[in-house]
Amino acid sequence: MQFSKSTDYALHALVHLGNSERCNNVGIKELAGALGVSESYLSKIMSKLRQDGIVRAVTGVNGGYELARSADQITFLDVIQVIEGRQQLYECSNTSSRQHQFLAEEAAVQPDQKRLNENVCLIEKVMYGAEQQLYQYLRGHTIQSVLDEAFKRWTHKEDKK
Amino acid sequence: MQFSKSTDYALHALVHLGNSERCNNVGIKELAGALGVSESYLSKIMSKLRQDGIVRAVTGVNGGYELARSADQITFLDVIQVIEGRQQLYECSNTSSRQHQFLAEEAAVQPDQKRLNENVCLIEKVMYGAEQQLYQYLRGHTIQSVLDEAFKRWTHKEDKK
DNA sequence: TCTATCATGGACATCAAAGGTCTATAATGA
DNA sequence: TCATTATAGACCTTTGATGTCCATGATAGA
Ligand code: SF4
Ligand code: SF4
Repeated sequence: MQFSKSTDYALHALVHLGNSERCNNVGIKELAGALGVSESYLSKIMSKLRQDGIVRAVTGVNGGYELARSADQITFLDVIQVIEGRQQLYECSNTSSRQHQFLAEEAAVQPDQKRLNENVCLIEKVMYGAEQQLYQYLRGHTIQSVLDEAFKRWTHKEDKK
Repeated sequence: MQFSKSTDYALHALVHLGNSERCNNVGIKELAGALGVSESYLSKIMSKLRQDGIVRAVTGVNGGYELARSADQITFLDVIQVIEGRQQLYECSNTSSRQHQFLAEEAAVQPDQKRLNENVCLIEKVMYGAEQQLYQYLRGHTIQSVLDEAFKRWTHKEDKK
């Protein structure tokens, strides 16, 4: 139960892109250099981010990557879901066990009445709630917010000089 | 980024224990039967729960498991942390990259002034916040709350007969 | 005391996913 | 045309989850 390194790399790469957006097209070489990871692997990740419309890429001379939308439109949740996938945080197995009969079965009697979403057991409901709680938080933080903080510190440091 | 099946099994097992606590000592055979999983594997999980003081176990004839404390003292977070471990949801690698210099380094200048906890970068801070958010929610739900809901449904079903 | 019952721990085996490398291909500007 | 750059796929290694099996030890009851 941990975020993958790929997610780590993706977040760092996006921050880098957001920071050097003045011009555009940051090459994989510069990107990999700044993060200290291999170009090979990072390109895989960038490719994924492109397919999901987080970044744009142009091939050829002077090509590279840039953010596909402004940094404050890219949430942590966006990035994480692209890399980690969109499966549920918890998916229950053994829905045919006696346990399940006891905790969740009830919907089987009236299959037409309202969707059976309401009839899941509490275990599932709690785990689903946890997921929503997490997602809500991650939706509230963007790449831009990281940049803002970094910039604030930077100027603060300059002031002290 | 998903909870393991072991966590699934552990939660279900604890609900079962909480439900048949009237007497005590539920054997691994009954437990595995109710959940529909192998005794071999489940016993591994139960052993872990015992080592962390969630359940008690007695060997020998008529032995088995029982909850080590009342069901409302066992939170979802307790269970998850026993099974999934207690590592951080996010641990950043490459703290020697240029990225890191830009985002987080600042503490190096005054290593004696206040602990450097406050000096982590925003990426880390956001991810840590997400973890706390998740944990807070999971702390608020216990095995007992699942039992309560199941019991409520049960009586409601009886009423309708 | 003997025995059937029960949990425990360790040694495996299996398998899927993460993490990572390499290369051929296609696009593009100079 | 040519050097540059991203892309997609094949491939490899390592790690962790999942699962089985067995030898050991504890215990209650006969
Ligand atoms: S979590 Fe609830 S719904 Fe899912 S298998 Fe277990 S009892 Fe059934
Ligand atoms: S997340 Fe922040 S503190 Fe961690 S390595 Fe990246 S820049 Fe440094």
